[in-house]
Amino acid sequence: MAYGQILTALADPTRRALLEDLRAGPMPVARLAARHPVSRPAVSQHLKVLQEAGLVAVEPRGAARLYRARPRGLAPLRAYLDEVWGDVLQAFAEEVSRQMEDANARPRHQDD
Amino acid sequence: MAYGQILTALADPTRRALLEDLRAGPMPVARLAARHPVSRPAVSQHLKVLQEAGLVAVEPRGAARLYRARPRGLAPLRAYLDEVWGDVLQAFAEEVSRQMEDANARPRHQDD
DNA sequence: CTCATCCGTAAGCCTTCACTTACTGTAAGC
DNA sequence: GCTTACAGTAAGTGAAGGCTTACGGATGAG
Repeated sequence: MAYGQILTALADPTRRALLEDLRAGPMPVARLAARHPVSRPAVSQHLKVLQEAGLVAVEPRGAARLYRARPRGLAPLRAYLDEVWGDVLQAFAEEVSRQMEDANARPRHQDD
Repeated sequence: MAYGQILTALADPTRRALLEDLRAGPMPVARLAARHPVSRPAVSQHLKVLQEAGLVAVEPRGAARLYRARPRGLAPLRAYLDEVWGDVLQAFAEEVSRQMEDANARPRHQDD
C-alpha cells in the first residue's frame, strides 16, 4: 500500500471524520452515514477509498457489511515520513513528550 | 499549523517531489523548476502551499528567494497520527529504531 | 415467493485544483 | 537612467474529485 494513497485518503476531512468515528468500534455503513451530514452512497465511496488505502477493513455481516479501522495501515505513511524527513528522534520526542522540547536551552539550532 | 493543511500539501505528488528535492539543500525556484516537468509558476504556487503548511521556509536572497525544507513542520501531522491512532505507536517505535540503525548506511528513495 | 433492508454502482452536477501563458514587480549590472 | 534575471500574480483551461439521486444486486424475515 503506497503512502501516496494513504495521503490522498487522509487529505479529505470527511474521510478523516469517518475514520475517527470507526475508532469507537466496527460499524455498518448506515450507522456511519447517520453520524455525518452526507448521504449513504457518499460514505460508501469514501470507505472504498479508505479500504484501497489499507486504512479500513470490511467484514460481511449478513446483508450488512461491518467496517473497522485498521491503524496498522498507517505504517507506510510513517515509514515515508521517517525515511524522507529524518530527524525522527527529534520530531518523535517533540510530539510525544513536549517537556523534552524545552528541557534544555539549546545554544544553537540546526533548523529554523 | 493544522494537520489538515499538511495532509493536503503532501497529497500532491509534485509537491512531495519538490519537498524531497529540497532535502539536498536550499534552492531558488528556477533551479527547483528545472528539475521537474512543470513550469516555474506552477512551482511557485506549490511552494506557496507548502509554505502555508509550514513545510517550507523562504529566505530572500537578493532578487532570488531561497527555499528550504522544514522537517519540523511535520510535527503536527505526527501528533495527529499518534493522538488519534495511538495503537500504532508501538509499531512505529520499532520501525523507527530499525530505520535509525540503517539510516546512515542506506539512503533510499521510494516512489508511488 | 415476496417484500423489506442493507449496500454498492452508475450517471450527472458542480466545485476544486493543478497547470499553462501572459503580465507585473523587484533587485543587480551596465 | 535602461536592461537583464529572478520570482509572484492573474486569468483561463481541463481534469479530478466529492456530492447527489436513481438504480441494481444480495441477504433475511414473513
